[in-house]
Amino acid sequence: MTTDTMNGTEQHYRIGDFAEMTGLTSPTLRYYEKEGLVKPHRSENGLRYYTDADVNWIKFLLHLKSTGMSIDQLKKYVQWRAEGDATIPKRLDLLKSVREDFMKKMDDLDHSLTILNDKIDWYSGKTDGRISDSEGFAEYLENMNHAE
Amino acid sequence: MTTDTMNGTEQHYRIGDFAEMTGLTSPTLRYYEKEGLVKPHRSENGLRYYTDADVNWIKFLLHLKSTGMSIDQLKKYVQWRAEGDATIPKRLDLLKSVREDFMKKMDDLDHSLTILNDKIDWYSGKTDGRISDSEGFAEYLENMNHAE
DNA sequence: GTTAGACTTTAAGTCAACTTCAAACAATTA
DNA sequence: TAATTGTTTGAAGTTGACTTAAAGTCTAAC
Repeated sequence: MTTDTMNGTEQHYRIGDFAEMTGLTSPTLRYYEKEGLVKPHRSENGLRYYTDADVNWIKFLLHLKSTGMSIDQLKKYVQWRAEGDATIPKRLDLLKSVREDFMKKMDDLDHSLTILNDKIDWYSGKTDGRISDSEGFAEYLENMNHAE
Repeated sequence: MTTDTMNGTEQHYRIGDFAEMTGLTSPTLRYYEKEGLVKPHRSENGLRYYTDADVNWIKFLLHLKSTGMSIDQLKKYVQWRAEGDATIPKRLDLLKSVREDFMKKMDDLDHSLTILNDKIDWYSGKTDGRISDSEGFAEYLENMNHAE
């Protein structure tokens, strides 16, 4: 039972409010619309309005975007979505491959964090004398078994 | 005891080889040099050459870069590095703040991965009938206690 | 009813981080 | 020695993702 079926009202959000709700700006939303990523409705007088479904969609889209998907890749997903349930397998495959790539990227980021931590430790060791003046960072990494 | 002290030879790498070693391109290396991120040496005839120390530096720089640091921010770090050990505290502070920001960003990425996983599960559930036709993704997330 | 602020459009501008180009010089290979 | 490949420079071009501008229309508050 959704809010809709409960009271028959559907919230309409104008672009400014919707922008605030999603953390985007109005120009960005018009840009996304031009790129086909979101399709707001129009009131009689020509003003855009967005609904709660659009809020959910944009939130999910922003998650996809933060995995590294480009506007062009998102566009493909949106097109499939518009074609209906028949494209669910395609969408599923796309999301799985996005996940694959994303997890690899996160592994790299984890490694970068390790190196960053090591460098901070190494500097700290230099500062408090825990690490000898002559020990370079490369050797330090090697001793920690942290390649690169 | 370093390789240097062991045999007195120091490897010299020309820009193409160095590019391959670091995963960058020659133009990118020239661009980084112009921005002050790396200072190769020059042989008598004017050709750039890089050393193992430069390899280590670029590798570290790329880790910093993948935490989200911009060329401009890296430039600041490089300047401090050139000023000698007196700036170690500054560099340490900078790296710690970079780490702070980076860890927050990784938390966000973790969350995006969660949502992506949920969406994949949801689609899979739709496909194999495990999730009812009428259950939307937003409700599914709510049931999983995964906000947004 | 007037006015400030939000909205509409199309088009041009911005930004970071490269990438490509052109023309001349250096090094390697046949 | 000739040809090919690599390097040099400065400057211009590219890309993705917005952002800003300009000029007009709509809405809400007073």
